[in-house]
Amino acid sequence: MKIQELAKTTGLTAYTIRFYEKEGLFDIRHVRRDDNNYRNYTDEAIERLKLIKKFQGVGCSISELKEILLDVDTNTRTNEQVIEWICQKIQEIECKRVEYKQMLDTLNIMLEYRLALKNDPKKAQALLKGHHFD
Amino acid sequence: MKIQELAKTTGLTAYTIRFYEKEGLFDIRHVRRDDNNYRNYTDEAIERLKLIKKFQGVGCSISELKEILLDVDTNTRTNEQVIEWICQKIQEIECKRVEYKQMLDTLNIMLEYRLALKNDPKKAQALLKGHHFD
DNA sequence: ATAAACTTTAGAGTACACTATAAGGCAAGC
DNA sequence: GCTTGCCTTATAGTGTACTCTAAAGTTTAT
Repeated sequence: MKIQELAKTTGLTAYTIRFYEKEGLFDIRHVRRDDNNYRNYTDEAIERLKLIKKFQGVGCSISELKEILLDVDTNTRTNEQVIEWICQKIQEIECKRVEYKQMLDTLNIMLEYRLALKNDPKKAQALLKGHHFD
Repeated sequence: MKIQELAKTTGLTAYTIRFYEKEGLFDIRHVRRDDNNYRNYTDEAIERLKLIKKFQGVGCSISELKEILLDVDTNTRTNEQVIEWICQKIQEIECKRVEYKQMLDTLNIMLEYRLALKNDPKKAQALLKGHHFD
């Protein structure tokens, strides 16, 4: 698979894919070179990019991602170190989920107020007394 | 309250606070100037910075934040527009929470495997057959 | 009174994650 | 065979969010 095809199937740009390669996020299982020096991607490259997106979506930087992937690939770290990393990441993500939940509650209160302002001014007045929006 | 004091109580640097001011995230209720031209912050500035942090924590950019705050401050937008924005933000955050939940599940499976590798190699073997970690 | 520790400004620098350009080589269709 | 379009590299540029420096003024402690 050439770079444009991989770009299309993953929704990334060719620039980004080359950039990730430069950052060391691929290895021989994902890309090789044809005789003409064109990159030739395997199906594993698609999975790798999905994994990258997934980790990136929960706030992993490229350098962190590189470490994780290197780990999965080569077992650079001890089992203990990996357990440590996983536990820390679980903590982080649980915290983040609480933050998001709180924001959701805040937004729902804001929404209730705005809808009341539209449909039920008396209720809006009452809500204003109960909450601070700022 | 002078800038260093505000920095200390909010955990931000003075640089950052000045930067936020330059970006238009404060108004007369939060900062004024003393005779010597030093900034003098009110207690409302603390609340404003907490609010900024909260929104930033769920992925709001400074320019988006500026719009939101301008809204709360001056009612620039119609109620309809604000309702629209809130609903969209709620959607976004619910999606993000699902993503985080999925990552949490993945990490817990990884952890289970790593702990089994340490304490119960037979179980680890069995787990390997059931899941792909990559 | 003078040094240390604050404050101000404009502007430069950093880190991250792309995103684009230039200059050239390769490949497919007419 | 020539144009169009894809591929390659190195390198430069963009946007975001800070982070710091320099030069100058102000306040505080000794």
